[in-house]
Amino acid sequence: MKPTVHDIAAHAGVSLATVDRVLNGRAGVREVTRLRVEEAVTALGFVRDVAAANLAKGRVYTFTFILPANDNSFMIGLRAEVEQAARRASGERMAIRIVDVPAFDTGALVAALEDAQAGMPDGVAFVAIDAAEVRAAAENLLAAGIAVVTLVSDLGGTARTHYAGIDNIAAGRTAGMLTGRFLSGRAGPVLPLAGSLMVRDHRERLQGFSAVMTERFPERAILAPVEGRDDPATAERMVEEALAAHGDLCGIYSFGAGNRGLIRAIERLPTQMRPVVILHELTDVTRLALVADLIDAVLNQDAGHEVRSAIRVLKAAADGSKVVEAQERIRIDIFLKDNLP
Amino acid sequence: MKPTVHDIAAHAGVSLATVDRVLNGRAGVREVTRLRVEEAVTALGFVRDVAAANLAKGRVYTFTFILPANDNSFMIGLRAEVEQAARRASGERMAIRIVDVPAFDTGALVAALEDAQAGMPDGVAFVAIDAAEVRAAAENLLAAGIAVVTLVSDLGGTARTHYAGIDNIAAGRTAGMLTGRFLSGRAGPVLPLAGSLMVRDHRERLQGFSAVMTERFPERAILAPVEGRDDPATAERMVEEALAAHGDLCGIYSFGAGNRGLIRAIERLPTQMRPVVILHELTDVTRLALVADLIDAVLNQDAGHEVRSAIRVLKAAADGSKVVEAQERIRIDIFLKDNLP
DNA sequence: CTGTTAGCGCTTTCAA
DNA sequence: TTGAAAGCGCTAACAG
Repeated sequence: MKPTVHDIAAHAGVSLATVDRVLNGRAGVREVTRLRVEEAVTALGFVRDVAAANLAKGRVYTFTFILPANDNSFMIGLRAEVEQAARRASGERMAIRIVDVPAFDTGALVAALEDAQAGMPDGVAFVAIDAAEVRAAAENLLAAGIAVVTLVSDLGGTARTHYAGIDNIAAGRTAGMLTGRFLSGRAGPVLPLAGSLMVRDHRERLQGFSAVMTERFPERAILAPVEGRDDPATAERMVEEALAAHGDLCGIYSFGAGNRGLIRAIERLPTQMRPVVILHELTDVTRLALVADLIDAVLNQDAGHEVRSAIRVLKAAADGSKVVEAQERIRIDIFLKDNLP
Repeated sequence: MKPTVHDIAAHAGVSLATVDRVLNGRAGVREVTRLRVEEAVTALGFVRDVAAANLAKGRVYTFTFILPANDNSFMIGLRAEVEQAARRASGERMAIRIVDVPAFDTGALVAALEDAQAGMPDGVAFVAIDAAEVRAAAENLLAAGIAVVTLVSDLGGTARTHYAGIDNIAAGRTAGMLTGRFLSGRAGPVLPLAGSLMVRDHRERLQGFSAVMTERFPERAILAPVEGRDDPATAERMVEEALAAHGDLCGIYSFGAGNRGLIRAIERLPTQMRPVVILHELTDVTRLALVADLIDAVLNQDAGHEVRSAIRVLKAAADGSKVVEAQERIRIDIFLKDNLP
């Protein structure tokens, strides 16, 4: 039978309360007593029953998720994952509140963060905008003892407990490597298509992409990046213009949203003129395009994993426990048509 | 505040015991009473606190993991993950026993399964050998009400609750696609290097690889697969022989273990003669080779994820609850040197 | 500094 | 067929 606090108390010749104090590192225990208890713990191989502890604490973890009211597939999916997680979490003594804010609106985000802080939750997760005001608001949360997790998009500096998202520089590098290798033997320039170069993730992706192209494929021309504003129509126009200007355009790396437009433009091209296309986020549209050989690879971040990870990290932070590091690293999924989930 | 059994009891005008009987579908409750309770449950939106229930039941989930005493890096890592998970699990009312069996030994595996069954655990996870006797043993477990999860390597038929591992056909296809595309414009044959074609995973990987090569790159010659027996020295010799026989060998897909030997052989080749190499499992050796540009991509299955997933599935099966499907799909990770974790 | 005691939400005897 | 009461392993007042 597994030893319980009672066994420890008996073995150490102290009361339950004292055992509890030692176990939870609370003050008010003489050094000798503490040692006796700790000895008993190791002697009996005691492992605290977390479920029982939480039950006794009657503790309900409260977390606030702040999400941009963005209408692209990825954000819609992210929201759905948070909702689903919230439902399951309610059975595990966690209450998750979801707050919507207008997309790309620094002021609104800051207001939402302040608002969240007023409610004194155990933790806050949000899709960051990398601005000084946001950083300040995040630091306030931390100062108030509230765990802060950035989701999908990170904050510069260290004004957060954890970042649940992919390494965007690595993602850009990966895209560069795939583009370069898939194009071996084919001449022509490559177009980087951003959502907006104002957002940190997109800048980082471009940075990684450019770095690899320069290091590994120096002979390949990289066009100046254009911005599709995460909007299908704009993206489509940008691609059309690039194709018109460069008849030999042979590659596109799209690292923003609005890929429906890009795909429409590609679709109109005769097969043998189609560029190698690498883009981000697996959605209905990009999946179909991959299957139809309109695009060549999709780099993806798993929103479900990001949300679950954020919750685990917030919970661990709330009760000062540790997480399995490897489990919380968000992978850059590379999907070809052959390994689609 | 979340409603508890007390609230239900009060609302329905019955005692706790009766609520419990209804909640757990036990007999001995009049139909009218049952309905009153169920009504209260839905009216108050009651969700049973599983942790508290388990605490009261004093239930400890017992799971047995049967692992091959194999000395390759992957299996060593897998074992370490199980051990780590076992430690954490003991704090969550789960007791995980690890049993070692000689690798590739059907009889020993069957004996271990029977042995496990005798102990009547709640679930068993094991690295399957795809043989009729094993299938029969697994079916016995299921018949005894014990959940069965195959780990890393699956069993044909449906003699299991769940498979925690990658889709090996898809992995082979992915390797084929990468090989074909990375080689565009370069002539020469490609060598499939198996561990053993007796194991199902390896056969499936070869099958997927061959299929893609035939469909998409029909002009590319595929040599007859050779077996490295998961042994570095043998693999090295096989590669040497292939290189000697085919001076223009330009690609190798290695889908077994023992890659240290393969890498040694590659290392000796002048840079411009090196074939495109795709292999499985990220280990110290393969990681270094990737960084050093000796190989081109590593397909990987995350042992930690597989183990955690197996445990979640076993637990869910034990208490008849559902899992998050998407979370339990084991990904085929594609690692280039740019997205190494 | 240490111990006593009453729960947390649920299950489980044992009576009625 | 139903209910009262005692716990599961742990925590948290409140005394001492």
